[in-house]
Amino acid sequence: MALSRNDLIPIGVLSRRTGLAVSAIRYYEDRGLVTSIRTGGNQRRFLRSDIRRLSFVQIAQKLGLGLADIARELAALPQGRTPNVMDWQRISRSLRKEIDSRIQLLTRTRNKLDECIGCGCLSLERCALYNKDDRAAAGGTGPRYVLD
Amino acid sequence: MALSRNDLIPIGVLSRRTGLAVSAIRYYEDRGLVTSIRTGGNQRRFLRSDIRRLSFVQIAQKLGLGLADIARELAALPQGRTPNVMDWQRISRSLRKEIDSRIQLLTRTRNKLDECIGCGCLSLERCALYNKDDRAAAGGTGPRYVLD
DNA sequence: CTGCAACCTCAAGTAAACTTGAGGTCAAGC
DNA sequence: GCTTGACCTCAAGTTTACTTGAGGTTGCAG
Repeated sequence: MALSRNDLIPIGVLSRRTGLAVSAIRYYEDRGLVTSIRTGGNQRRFLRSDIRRLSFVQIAQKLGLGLADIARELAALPQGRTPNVMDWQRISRSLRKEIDSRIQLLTRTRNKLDECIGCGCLSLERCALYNKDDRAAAGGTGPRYVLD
Repeated sequence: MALSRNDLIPIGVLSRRTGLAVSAIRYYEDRGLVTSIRTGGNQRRFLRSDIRRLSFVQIAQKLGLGLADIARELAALPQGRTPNVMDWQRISRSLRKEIDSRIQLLTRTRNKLDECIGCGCLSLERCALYNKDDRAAAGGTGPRYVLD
């Protein structure tokens, strides 16, 4: 069955449904994150499913991904056609992996920080004194211990 | 006891110890994140404890805080004087709260996402159909459910 | 006391992610 | 059939967080 007229929405509607500014959506189109077709009068018409697509963009952004990374993720979705359930499941799982690894990183950071709260040392400089003969002195004493 | 000469380090040393570029440190000073005193020849001299201070900056940045937020956090530390253990404990705990809340947010996002992977729906549009008569339809269908 | 790495300032450039403004067109309801 | 809100393009501006470059000074090792 062909697309029904209802599946095509103007940019203002997409904006309201996603909470994104119209200018942001146009910018995303420039960056290749969404595609639109044009009416006779040169106005953009988006697929209803682009609401979901832009929702994904927003979530991924909250995770700290740049627009280029997000575009790469979105490449797994069909271009200009409504993605099906399987498409979304695949990409959602990939996002979940991102989230999981971020939680792990934060948890590690928190543990490190906990260890150091006890001695009031953030850079582990002091701790390095206790763990004598460590690699810390050799490598410097930045936050590289706490950070990844 | 007064400061010994050894407690004052030039910017290059601070750079090596923190992994930050010299230019970045100067920029941070402009933004009020660190303070320095000057030699007769107008060169910056930092406290050794500024290594720790800048380590904190880097960790907080990884958490997504902007420099302005970080400056606010750092306001709890004494200006231009070596902070003591208690100072660092207080501020580390505040950072820990940040981390905890970020982990919670991510966990919530993950759970929401899991719920939706099942139906391939990211914006919860489809789920909204199942939960008939919901507030979802009223509020629109952006990712606001998943995002904070 | 000299050489040169390390330091200084200040202006301008960069990248990401948008927004704003000017100047103009489209389309849907009355 | 006209008005008006929604839409269009393109250039320039904004913010954050720095880096780069030019042109000059300092300070320590030998």
